[in-house]
Amino acid sequence: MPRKTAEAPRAAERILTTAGELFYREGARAIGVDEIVAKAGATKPSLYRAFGSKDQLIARYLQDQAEQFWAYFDAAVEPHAGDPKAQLLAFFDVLTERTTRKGYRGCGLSNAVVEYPEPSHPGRQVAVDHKADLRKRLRDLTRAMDARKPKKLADGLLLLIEGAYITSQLFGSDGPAGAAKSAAEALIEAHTRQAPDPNPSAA
Amino acid sequence: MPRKTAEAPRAAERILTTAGELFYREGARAIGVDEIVAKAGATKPSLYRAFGSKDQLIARYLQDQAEQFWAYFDAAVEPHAGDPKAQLLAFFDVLTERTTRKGYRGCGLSNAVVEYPEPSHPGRQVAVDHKADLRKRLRDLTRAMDARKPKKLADGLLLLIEGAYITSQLFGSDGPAGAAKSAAEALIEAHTRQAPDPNPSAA
DNA sequence: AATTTTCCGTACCGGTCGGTCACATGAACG
DNA sequence: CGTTCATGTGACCGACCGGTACGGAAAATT
Repeated sequence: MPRKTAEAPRAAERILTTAGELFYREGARAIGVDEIVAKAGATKPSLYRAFGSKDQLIARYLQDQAEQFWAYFDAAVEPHAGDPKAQLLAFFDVLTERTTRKGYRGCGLSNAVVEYPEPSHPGRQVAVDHKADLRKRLRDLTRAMDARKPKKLADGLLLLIEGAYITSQLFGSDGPAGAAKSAAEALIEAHTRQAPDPNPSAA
Repeated sequence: MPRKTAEAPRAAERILTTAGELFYREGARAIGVDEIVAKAGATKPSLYRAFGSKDQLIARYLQDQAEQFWAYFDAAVEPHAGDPKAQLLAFFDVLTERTTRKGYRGCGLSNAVVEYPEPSHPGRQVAVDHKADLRKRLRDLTRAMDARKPKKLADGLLLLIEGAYITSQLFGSDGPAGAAKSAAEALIEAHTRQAPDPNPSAA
């Protein structure tokens, strides 16, 4: 057995990327630490030295997921700076593109909240914080487009987004996720149209 | 061989209800068979004689979840027979009531799909079938209300429903789920208004 | 009462779970 | 050279995982 003394990628890094793929594809609860280190070409002590516990590794994976989310969110939004409605719709475009890809497994952060209902789980907290950030970001955008009820519009859009994530797992590429953008358009239209208010409830 | 129908609480029955509560609250993957039988006051052989395997027990639990769903769906819809728009909104009322309850854990069927991505899992199949039924039911209603694009409207509503389920877990009782009904109203309005079509894409 | 049929519990299986230990190895750097 | 730091080795842990062989209790049937 020749020692292959691997070069660049440190063990911790290999473990993190491997764990990330497995957690996302199969679910964090379904994957054991033994499988992670085996597929990463590493060993358990390396995992525990670098991350402390499986739960912390999950939290770290979810932080990366949140970062990736903002990366593609910002990328979608950036070309339309100053036009919040166009920004929102551009995001729904990339959302549609992602959620209708075959084998898409939804949002890793939302999935983690389903897998770990205990409020104390470190991964759950990462996910909850991220979704609060997203809600706030959507509110900023709906306020900037002078929606009549920015909070309510933002929440409606968030429902569509989360719905797209999970229905993509339920129905595959021909699911309701494909209707997310047009629904978003209708919601935005309803909240910005000058005509009579179609939804006279309180915000 | 007349019916057995003794009114005694059979072990299998106790196991099923106990497992149902645990699966729903904690997630199926988080619960072991030992915990189920212990809390049900039964033993493992009773579980395996009655249900064959843990996966089949999960499938059975999900069938019950689907039944319960249709029970409250039909109950909400029944008083407004003949008025599909009122039926839909009545369902969104009970949905809101449920999803804004403290400690609500979302839809057991959607949660199961997140926990079990493998298409072959018997529980997943129950969940996927049920959601296909729901999609069809929504389409029937949107068609009955003469929506311009019944499929697209139904899919938009389904996104809101699923979004409400999971955001209730993410945000608790003050989450976006409270905005589901008004968003549904806006979507319905957009698809049934006589004025210009706000969403000229294909169904 | 005796027997068949239905139901259920004791005890146990091999495997895997997350996690830890002491120690060896090897490259990097001064 | 020797030290430091990161990593691998391999054994080990107790708890728990899903699953089962087998035999006893309890009804229903005769």
